[in-house]
Amino acid sequence: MSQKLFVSADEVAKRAGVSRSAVSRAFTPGASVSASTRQKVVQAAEELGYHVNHLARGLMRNESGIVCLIVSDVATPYRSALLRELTQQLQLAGKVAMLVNTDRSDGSVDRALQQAIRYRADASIIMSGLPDKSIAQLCLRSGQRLVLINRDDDQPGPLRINLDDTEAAQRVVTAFVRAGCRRLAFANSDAGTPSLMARETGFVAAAKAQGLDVTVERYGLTGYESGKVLAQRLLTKSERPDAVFCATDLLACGFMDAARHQFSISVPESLSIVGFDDIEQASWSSYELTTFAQPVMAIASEAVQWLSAEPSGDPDQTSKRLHAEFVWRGSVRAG
Amino acid sequence: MSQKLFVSADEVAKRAGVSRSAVSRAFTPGASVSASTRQKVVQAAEELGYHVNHLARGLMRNESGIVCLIVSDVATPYRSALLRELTQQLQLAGKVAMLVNTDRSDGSVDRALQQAIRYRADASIIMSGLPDKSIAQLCLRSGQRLVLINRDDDQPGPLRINLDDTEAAQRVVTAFVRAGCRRLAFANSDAGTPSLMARETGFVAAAKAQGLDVTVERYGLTGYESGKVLAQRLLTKSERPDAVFCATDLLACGFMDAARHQFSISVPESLSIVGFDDIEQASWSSYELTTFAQPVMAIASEAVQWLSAEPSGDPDQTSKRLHAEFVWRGSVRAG
DNA sequence: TTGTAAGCGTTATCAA
DNA sequence: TTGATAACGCTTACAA
Repeated sequence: MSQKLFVSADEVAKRAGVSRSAVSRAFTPGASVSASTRQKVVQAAEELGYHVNHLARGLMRNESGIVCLIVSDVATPYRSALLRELTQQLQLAGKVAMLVNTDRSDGSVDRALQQAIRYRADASIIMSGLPDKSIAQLCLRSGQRLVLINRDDDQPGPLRINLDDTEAAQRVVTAFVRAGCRRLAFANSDAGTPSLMARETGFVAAAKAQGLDVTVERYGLTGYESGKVLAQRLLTKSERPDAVFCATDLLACGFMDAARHQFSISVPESLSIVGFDDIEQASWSSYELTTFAQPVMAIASEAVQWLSAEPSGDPDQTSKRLHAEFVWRGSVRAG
Repeated sequence: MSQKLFVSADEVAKRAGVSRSAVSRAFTPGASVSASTRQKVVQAAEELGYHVNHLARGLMRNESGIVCLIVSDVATPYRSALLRELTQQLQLAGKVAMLVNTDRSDGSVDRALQQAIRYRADASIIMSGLPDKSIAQLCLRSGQRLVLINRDDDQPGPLRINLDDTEAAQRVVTAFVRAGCRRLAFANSDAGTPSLMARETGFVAAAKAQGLDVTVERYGLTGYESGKVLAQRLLTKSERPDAVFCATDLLACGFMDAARHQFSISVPESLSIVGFDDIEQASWSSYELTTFAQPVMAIASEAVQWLSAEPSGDPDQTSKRLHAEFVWRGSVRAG
């Protein structure tokens, strides 16, 4: 069935009465073509419905213009918000996003990278999922650039974008203490990713500095349901906490709902809650969750800028630490 | 800086002591290669770190393996859930997803299609955004297949996947009437997309058949904030509705929150609410929203199956009508 | 089953 | 500024 489907530069050249290299140049920004030649070519292309074949162009240039986005749990509010930003900015930079879903585990990140390599993606951005250590090497070896968002890999080469999780955790302790809370808790998933752990240890340490103990509980993934389970566990303890920092907003929403509807605890009067991410739902009237905003735009632009820039061997530039703004809403008791 | 980065089939051939076509065949499913040859090739490839160049393969085969996903508002719960499913099933079918974000309007869908064509995508799936009429033609002309999800385009050629919106709307009327509600309202966005309008007109018609009038209000996009505005408008009317069908869950959540927190109306006791989509938040304890489930898995598999099948000129098969299951939760008063 | 050789649609190089 | 020509890395007749 594969008949003659696409128009090639040859045909455009013929119609415009120029050589095929002229056609190529007409579509290459900054090439030396006379205005009249370009004019003729563009018109002929228009009439014929010609579109530069990026497969062939990528083959020649050794640069496909493709950036591979590797992600698990895309449907999660924070992930999808980041994805939105990333695709948008990538497009603005003239690149195109190839999305690889790694929900089905089984070395899926590796397979994803393989895919990226097969299509000669210029770069990969890992938004989630735990990459194998050998991956950075694989990318390096194939000349691919790599961006790691919120996951720590100490290998040199990739750009690592992280947040100031520890400082954020400190601010939460301060806020809780000001609100007069004394029985602190931390609700975490047991995924154990670096940023999640940084929030936890930062919180525990800052509390300790204030002479306060923290009850830590970990369970499941970072979703709403886990938040409910964590509430179940923490709110049935003999010394019930009066303030809880949840590692993500999703956990916080689940926690808050369980506290209110299952335990009839009023938030924030008897229980202060802080989350992390500032997903859209955090601002909904049912939650009014105090949280930290993931700087998705800044994350995306750091990534895209780095990818668009000429590779420089400067190792200082391969790590960015961005600030997560504290967003005050109503889920922390007024001091 | 573009040095020799990738290993080519030539080098693998040399190392394995075979011809380069043998290498090609070793990586082509179903090609005729002896086990021993394949063995040698695979081993050499492994050692050298060879990966088939899909750019070149696509060029030859006239089939890139790329499917273009065209979407606006990716960060929205329903969209991102559909995206998750689509990417997953596409991957399972051996295809790869190219994501094009059309949030910035200005003929962005057209530009997106252009992009798809440049990369010689085998197909495009339009998840949202209003395509220009000429687009189907453009796709057809370039041999690309097209899937339209929840948007009606009466041109032949593309696969159109829709839901039984009208039937769903009828069920809502039945449910409301059974619950003893008499003052019906419909809260819609003013986007005016076909599926949204089908729900509205279906609801109004079914109500009329029961001898009931419907107050219809339209505003903004299909988001949470619009739901609040719609509540403001509908709940301040002299004859306050006692049942409202919202065109999407996001609208419903906003509506419910406004009803409860701004108007102190208890749901479902004094106001029954039904949404559409069954986004994750619909099941959260704060909402317990009765709604219709978008059959995202079925949608995705219909799309992927159709794309994987041989093109058949059968026009009957180019339209699929899927069922949206009614999900009973607590936002409709018990009869 | 295997190798040879001809293409696929570009861009880069080099004269003109 | 232009046009011929040689790559790019692959697949696929065709012949052996």
